[in-house]
Amino acid sequence: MSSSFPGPTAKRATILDVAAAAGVSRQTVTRAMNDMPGIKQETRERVQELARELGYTPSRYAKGLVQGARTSVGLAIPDLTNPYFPAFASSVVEMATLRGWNVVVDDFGHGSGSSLDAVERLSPQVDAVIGYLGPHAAEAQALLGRRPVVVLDEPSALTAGGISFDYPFAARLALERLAEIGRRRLAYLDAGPAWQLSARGAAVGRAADDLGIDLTVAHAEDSAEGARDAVGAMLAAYPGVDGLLVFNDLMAAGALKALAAGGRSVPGDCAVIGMDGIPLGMLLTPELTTLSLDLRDVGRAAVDLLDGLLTGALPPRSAGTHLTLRHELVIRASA
Amino acid sequence: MSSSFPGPTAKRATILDVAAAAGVSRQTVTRAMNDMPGIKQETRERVQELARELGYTPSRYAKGLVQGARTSVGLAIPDLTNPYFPAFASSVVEMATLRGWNVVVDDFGHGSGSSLDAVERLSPQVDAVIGYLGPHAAEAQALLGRRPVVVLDEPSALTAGGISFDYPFAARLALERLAEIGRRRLAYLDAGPAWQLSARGAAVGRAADDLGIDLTVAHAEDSAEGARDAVGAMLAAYPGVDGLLVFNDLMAAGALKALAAGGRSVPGDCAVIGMDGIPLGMLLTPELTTLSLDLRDVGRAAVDLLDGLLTGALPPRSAGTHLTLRHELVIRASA
DNA sequence: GTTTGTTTCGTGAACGTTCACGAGCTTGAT
DNA sequence: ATCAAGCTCGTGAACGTTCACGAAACAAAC
Repeated sequence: MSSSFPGPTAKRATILDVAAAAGVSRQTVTRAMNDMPGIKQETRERVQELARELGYTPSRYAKGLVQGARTSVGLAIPDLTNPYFPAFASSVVEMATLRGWNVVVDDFGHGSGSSLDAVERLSPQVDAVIGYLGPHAAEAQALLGRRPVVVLDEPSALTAGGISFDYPFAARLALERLAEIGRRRLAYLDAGPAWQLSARGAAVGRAADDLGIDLTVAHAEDSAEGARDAVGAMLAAYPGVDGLLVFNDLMAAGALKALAAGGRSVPGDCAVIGMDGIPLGMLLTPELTTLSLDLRDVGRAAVDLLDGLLTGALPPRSAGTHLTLRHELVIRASA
Repeated sequence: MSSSFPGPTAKRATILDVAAAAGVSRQTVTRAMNDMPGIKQETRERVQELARELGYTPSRYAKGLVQGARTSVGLAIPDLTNPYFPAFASSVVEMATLRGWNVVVDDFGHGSGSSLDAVERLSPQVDAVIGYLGPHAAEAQALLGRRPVVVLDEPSALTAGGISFDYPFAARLALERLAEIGRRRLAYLDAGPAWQLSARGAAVGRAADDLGIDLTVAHAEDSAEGARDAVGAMLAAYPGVDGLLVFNDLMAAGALKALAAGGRSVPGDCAVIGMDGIPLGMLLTPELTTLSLDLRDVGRAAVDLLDGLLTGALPPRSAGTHLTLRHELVIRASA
């Protein structure tokens, strides 16, 4: 009944310790522990009991070494604070678990550097990486050598597998909706620095041109607070805005706050459309109209793609290593 | 420049392949790859280049086997959909990374069974577990044998390390606040089935008794939707309620929706206090008053505790294996 | 009582890496 | 020339497990 964790001094019990204690051989212990056939029931139980008593845990390293690698994939996530990413992570974990894979999550949000740092941390322990790597996709692939990488939302990453989103399509969907409900003075709030438009921003700009719509573009830090401040400033500079499209749902939440603070009713004075389709949108006031993505689809797509790359069914740089998903417009109260 | 991922057929390149290609020995390759001293700069570069070309990646299993285990801890999370948990996970990951540990996340939310299943999946690949294991804490510890477990929010789990929260204190804080702003007809919304009060619920009940406050208790499924429906029903059965304390922030968000739908103003007609202190609260309308927990503290506490258990500095079942954290009342608009 | 088959168990080898130690070579000083 | 000291590099051993195979032991059938 004594119980004490094996300190750093006390070496872990090995399979030989158990074998000796039970008066049997290694192989018999292996058979007992892994429920393999060819062993008497009584022996099996005796060995298992003894193993429990000695606190024996098979070394995953030794096991992995001899059995050939269980594939384990790294998941690099920018920011677990934005509900979108945990939802995505959850989906990937689910799909990977179905395949018997093992997922190691690393988020590089809290000031702990860039996506490259995450990949660097992940590198020694995984056979592949899935992640929102942003502009560092190519370097990440270089760092991982021949191990496959699936990059989300970065179509330029040609060396790896990629999943991107049809932003022109999504932008059109949103702008048409705003036009349809009679909005003429539209604005788009992008994430990131003012001197550089995101892929989404560029698509929105082009869609506006195509549709002959006049569009004001503002920039904010990628967070609810950033969006709130930016929209506050925008309302001062461009008071007539009556339709607002926002980079993502979290920022849209911040935008709603700023609009309320500025005395604008939503959607009366200004309609708002977000992007992501996270459950948060339904909790806001008013409920958020958004360009939604089925995250289970995204996770499934990423894992499928990686599977193809890992098994070799999908040669790198071939057609099929890159696929594009489409958003769907979910209309709720805000637009 | 040819690049192709090593299929399942093509065996991985080993250290011997690199050594042969470079015309050196294993050890020299090891020295080159790990930036160890005692090797000529020129050799180092030549070997590294060759390794890159052959797509050589050191086997983490072989490395782990000989170097002794890098500790890796499993994190068992009930539901990544509730923003509280990713935030907690993020905090644990951060603290663990600081120690050079490695974190494997498993969530058992999406119908994939109980916390025990998660522990079972985690068991072969981790040296310890941190998690919200609920009632299965004891079984989990049994399953993990001598490997330490840190259980969150389950004070009865005496076999393992534990972190719990001072609910009597928190309940008092909330009820006093509601009384202070003149609320007399209070209700508490618990999570879980009607026939069983949660630990939080029990503490709230006792605090109400102590303070001589009359309190109605309702039950809902642990989700925003569950809370919305339950509060809707409550408003019909108990229309006079003017102060509401809710199991957690996500459910509080649902409660706000139901109150709005029921034509109640918040906090005018009914004040609301949540519990968790997640950022979501600030995005709601009105902003949510809540019993907040500094998640970085919780993560740090869990990792510290585990560290003590792993190193043996903290004997199991001793004082100090169980510690209690306190909530803080963050007053915003809703109460 | 021999043969045949089945169940139960044990032994050498291998997985891929690092560690401890020692060997060869170069350099510089005596 | 000799020795010592410092680089550079290589070899046997070990890490803990499973796999492939063979050896006992036992039961069943003739």
